[in-house]
This record gives sequence, C-alpha cells and structure tokens, in this order.
Amino acid sequence: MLTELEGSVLSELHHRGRQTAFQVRRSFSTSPSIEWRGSAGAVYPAIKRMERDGLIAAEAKGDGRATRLLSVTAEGLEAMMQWACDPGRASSVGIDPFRMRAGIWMQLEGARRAEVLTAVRQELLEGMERLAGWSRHGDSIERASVDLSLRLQRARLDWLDEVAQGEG
Amino acid sequence: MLTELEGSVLSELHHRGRQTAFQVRRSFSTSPSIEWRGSAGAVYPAIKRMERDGLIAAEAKGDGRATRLLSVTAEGLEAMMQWACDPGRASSVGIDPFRMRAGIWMQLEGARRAEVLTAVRQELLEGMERLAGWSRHGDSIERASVDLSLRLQRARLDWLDEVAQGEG
DNA sequence: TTACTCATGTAACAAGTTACATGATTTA
DNA sequence: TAAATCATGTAACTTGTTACATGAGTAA
Repeated sequence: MLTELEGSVLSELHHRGRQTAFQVRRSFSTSPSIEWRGSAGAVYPAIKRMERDGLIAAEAKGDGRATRLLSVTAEGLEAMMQWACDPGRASSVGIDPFRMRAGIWMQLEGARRAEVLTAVRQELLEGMERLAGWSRHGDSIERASVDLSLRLQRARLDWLDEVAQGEG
Repeated sequence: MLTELEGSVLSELHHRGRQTAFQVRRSFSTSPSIEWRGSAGAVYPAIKRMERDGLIAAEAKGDGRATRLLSVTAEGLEAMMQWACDPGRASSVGIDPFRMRAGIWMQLEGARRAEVLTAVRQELLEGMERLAGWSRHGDSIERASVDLSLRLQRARLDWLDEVAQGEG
C-alpha cells in the first residue's frame, strides 16, 4: 500500500510527465494545497522505494549533472489508481488542525474567545486570497485541488461566523 | 512546540478531567472525528514526554493495578492554549486524502470516473451518517468537532455533485 | 476457571523532519 | 569569479505504527 507521499509523487509525475526528483520536490514545497515540505530526506527515499518496486522508471538525462528523469511505469500507474480510487481512504476526514482546536476555542470566555476567533478568521481569509491567486495560474487538474482547499476554508469560515453570531 | 498528538492529549485531559492514559487512548480510537489510532506506542511516550516537561501531573489511583490518573498542570494548560490559539497552525489545510486524489479522478474517462465518484460519494454518505449518530451522544465540545467533520464532508459532497453535474 | 476488560509499557519498524555534504551549471 | 540555482543524496532525529509482554480485576 502506497503512503500518501508516494501516491502524491506518482500523481505529480503522471500529471506533469517526466520530471526530476528535484522538480517534484519543488512542486510540493511551492504548491499551497500540497502540504508536504518536499523534504529531500522523504522524497528521495520514497522514489528509491518505488524504483525498487518497479513503479517508477528513471533514465539519465546526460547533461553533465547527475540529473535523472523519472516516469511512472505501467505497474506504477496501476498502483497509483488503486491508491487514488480506494473510497475508504479517500473519504477519511484526515488530521485537521482546525477541528482539533475548535473544542478548546469553545471553552474560552467571551473576550478571549472573540480575540482568538478573529485572529483565526483573519488568517483564513488571507490563506483563501493566496489560494484564489494560485488558482488562476494552474491547469484544470491543479484547480480541482485548490478549489477543494477553498471549499474547506469556506466551510471553516461559515462555522466561525455561526459561532460568533450565536453569542451576539 | 507541541505535536498534534500532544495537543490532542492535553485537550482530552482538560476536557474530561482526570483520566488514565488508557482512557485517553480509548477516546482517540473510538471517536470518529479524532483520527489518531490511540496507539500505545504513541500515547505512552507522549505522556512521558509531557510529564517530564511538567505539562502533565500523575497520581497513583491505588486500586491494585498500576492505574495512574493524569491531569493537566498550569504549565500544561498554558502550552495547550498556545498550541490551540496559533492561527497559522489552526488554519492550515492539513493533509487531506480526498483533495490529494481529486486531480486523478478528473483525469479518468467517463464510465470509470462515474464509477469511482459514485463509490466515493456512497462512502461519504455512510461516514456522514455515522458522524450524525455520534453527534447525538456527545457534549457541546465534542459536537463542535463532529459538526466540523460533517461540514468538511458536505463540502466534498457538494464538489462531487458539481463535478458530476458538469458532465451531465 | 476461563475469558474479557482495564492498564501500562517496550521493541521493531516506517516514514516523515531538518541539516548537511557534494558537485555541476547558469547568471550577475 | 561569486552567488544563485539545479540536482542528488545521507545522517541524526522525531514521532508515528503494529505487535508483543505483563499483570490485575471482573463477569460468564
């Protein structure tokens, strides 16, 4: 069974075509909707594992550097599809830092609560603006992911507003 | 800086009052909105760390077993509040298995896509039903978390329906 | 007395993180 | 030629996972 990082690496390679590990890492670290840091210490070992298992093929670019172009094999595509199309894993709620903290916020008294909720709300709005900006220079596949991030943030925002309204 | 698990353990202790590590673990493994497995190998070391750092106090129950009742110290409460009220961490989108996979689903052709989206939709609905059931026998703090899970799932459902509608 | 639950904990392993090492190419 | 970027990789560490070991109390 692929880890979330492994699945994401395969997705990235499948989506953008032949890429270096470095390019995959950079996608991860710059994308606002992929949370992976793109750590060398995570990405290179993951690729090594998947090469060993025949999910990824590599070929030297021959540019004088050690550059290797990676691609998804037929076996890799199958593994990726199995990873992507498992309804149980896909629909799990995941580990959501906002949800983890919401219960504590509800226990705060008036002024402190308002202060915290306002700060979080502000941060959400700023994040959503960044996401909206990013959405403009991506393709339709990337936009799906950004769109889902935006929907999540909007749902959180609605919750915040209903909580604030509930106490006047 | 507390990890998400450490923060969750402190939240649980603070919310329910003096508890054994075993009870905390059970809460984690039965709650539908806390994703932690409640692994002994994660929870006991986390508690040990926080005891060492003075965030958790323990006292023997003296029931013949090795039972120890844990509670959050003043220092622990402060650490928990700092953890909970950091807007940056709270509003991060997190690692969302649904979003990670959405891009791949969009690349599937007609019949296969419909099949996958239907299966995911079904799983979402079942999960939401379980959440709704759970919501009835929790207190207001727990309900906040379950409510947020439901909103996330509803946002995903809306997205699925719009995607399905977009192709007729 | 057998099985289940409560209760704590460790060992082996998996898979992330940061920080570092190394070196080629490109740009200012 | 100095600095930035491209590119690969390892080492030490952190913190999760499952599986196991141990033992007391409780209910069949």
